[in-house]
Amino acid sequence: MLSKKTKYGLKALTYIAKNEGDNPVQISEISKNENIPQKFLESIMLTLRKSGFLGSKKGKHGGYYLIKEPANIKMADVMRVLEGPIAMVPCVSLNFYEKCDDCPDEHDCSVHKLMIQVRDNTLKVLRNNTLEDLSGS
Amino acid sequence: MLSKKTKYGLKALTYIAKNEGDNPVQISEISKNENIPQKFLESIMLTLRKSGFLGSKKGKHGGYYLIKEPANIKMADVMRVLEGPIAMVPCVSLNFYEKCDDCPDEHDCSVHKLMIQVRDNTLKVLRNNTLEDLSGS
DNA sequence: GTAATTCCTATTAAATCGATAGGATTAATG
DNA sequence: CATTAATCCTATCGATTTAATAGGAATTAC
Repeated sequence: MLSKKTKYGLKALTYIAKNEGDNPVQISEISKNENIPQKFLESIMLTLRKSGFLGSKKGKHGGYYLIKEPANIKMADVMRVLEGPIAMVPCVSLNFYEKCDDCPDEHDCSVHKLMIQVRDNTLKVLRNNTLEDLSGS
Repeated sequence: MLSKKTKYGLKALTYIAKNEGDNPVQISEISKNENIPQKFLESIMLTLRKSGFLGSKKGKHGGYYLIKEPANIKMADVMRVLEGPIAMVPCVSLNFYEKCDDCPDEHDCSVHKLMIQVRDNTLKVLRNNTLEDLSGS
């Protein structure tokens, strides 16, 4: 299940991509228009800034802006930062690999084989889609 | 993230498919060979029986056996029983649909569009794979 | 009738999630 | 320079979910 954190984060990025002008976009504006609790959104924006997707300007007339072109922001990368691993089990994760406690040999594990296929297909979608695709009409 | 419940359930089904003979397969045997806590597995087997994947025999020399051919047990169906919705958000779920609180119109939601693609690709994999595929060499 | 097994319900401990609290810091503006 | 408006940061809280355990009832083979 997708966490609210990720969902809100994706919506916020989309909102900024659509509404970015000369001034940065403020949390309060996104919060109102997308029905996201403001304080919760605050922490999400912080994460997105610290991970290099957003820049920010403090103080009056401050807010957030995109650092990269929407076409260069892959959903796979955003998801990894907000949601964590894309794979459904750590033992098939490319970026967050971990051995399973219960498997003596993962190459002999039926779940492993299945989850690699799921991961590959999910990755294909998340790599093909950029913020431009999400924010485009 | 795949729950242990689902992971253990899939492993147990695979184990039964591989090792089924004249006698039903016992929880204790699966538990030992697959490193699954026995009492936890017990409740999972119960779920799988109640949802029509397994039959059981009580008492001495009792155990569990498959009700359908492995080739006719789709991973999508098992996953829905053990893990719940396959979709990452309820608003794109085929079997567990729910409207989002925060979306006035889901056809206008960027996350919705993306998650439909993820769902479709995941479903493709989970419908193509049967228990026979998992338990085959 | 005894041992071995599934069946069933309840409970618990830990982790995660969604959200909130409260102020510190920074910048624009008159 | 004071005020206002925004981000920044850390901590915390309550609810839910997850993984696992407990304890016994019911059933069957022998």
